[in-house]
Amino acid sequence: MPELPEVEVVRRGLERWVAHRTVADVEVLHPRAVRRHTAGPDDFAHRLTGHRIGTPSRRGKYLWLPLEDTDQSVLAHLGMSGQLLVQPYSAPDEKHLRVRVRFADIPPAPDPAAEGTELRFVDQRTFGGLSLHDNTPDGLPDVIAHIARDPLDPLFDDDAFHQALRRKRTTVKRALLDQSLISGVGNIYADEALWRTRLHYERPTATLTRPVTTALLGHVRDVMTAALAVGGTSFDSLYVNINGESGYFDRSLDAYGREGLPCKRCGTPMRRRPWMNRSSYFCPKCQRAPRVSS
DNA sequence: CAAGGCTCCTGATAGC
DNA sequence: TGCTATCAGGAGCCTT
Repeated sequence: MPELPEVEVVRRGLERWVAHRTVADVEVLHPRAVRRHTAGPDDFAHRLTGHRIGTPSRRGKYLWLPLEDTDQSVLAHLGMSGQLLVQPYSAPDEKHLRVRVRFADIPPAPDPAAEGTELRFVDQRTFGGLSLHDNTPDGLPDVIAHIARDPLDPLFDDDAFHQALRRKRTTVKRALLDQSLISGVGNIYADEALWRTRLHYERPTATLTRPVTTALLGHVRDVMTAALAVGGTSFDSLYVNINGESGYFDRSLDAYGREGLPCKRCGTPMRRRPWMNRSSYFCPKCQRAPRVSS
């Protein structure tokens, strides 16, 4: 599942292979892939055509491609299974190809290797999508203005995050997944960071001390940075992203998906609990359940 | 208004 | 063999 590190890998790939190219043609093969573009698939395709792509940006799990000489950006979210691929024109269509973007490269292209390739949005489960939006004065697509900065953003405010946690009447994993508090964290990295911090997922955020919040943020950053370093190994390929899952990092996971396997710290069998229509993985010894409040 | 739950979607896999 | 149930889960939207 693409979370912040995977999306950043995609962003870097787009920066290399797609930035500064001019859109010649857009083909929407599945209308659901552009459902957040309320004016519809034809409008989406028409508005992109003829514009040059600027430097791709990212916040949390969202990434966007600015259209030069406009105040608009193409916003992308990969959802569960979305991929942005740079493929040769001649490559056969993927089974779940949803949107194709062709470019008008005039030889010699800035990067000769970029000639003859197109951008493809492929998405099996269609939770992701593309859409076009006006930018805010900050250069952010307006529909994601409510998304918090992510933990790898230098302007992320650790103290404000801690104060927000103290005010909330919720639990720590819910807070980690709340994109209006901290963006880019999904189910996998939430479980990993909680395991590293020895925090149970149902710990009330109002009970967290400043040192614990600091430790938690440190582990979130560490695990994401490590995953990003490993995901980066795929840059040599034409594929902008890796495989739509957690890349090569899955072999480094300490908590997620390890039900019944020994905790890497204490050896106690890891547990899985149904939680919010998904799962939480944790060590019952290292991550003690909070006392039930009255 | 805050918090929590429902729903969208498809394919792999388990169980009978 | 073939059917059904379950699981994967981000985030907009709805209910409480």
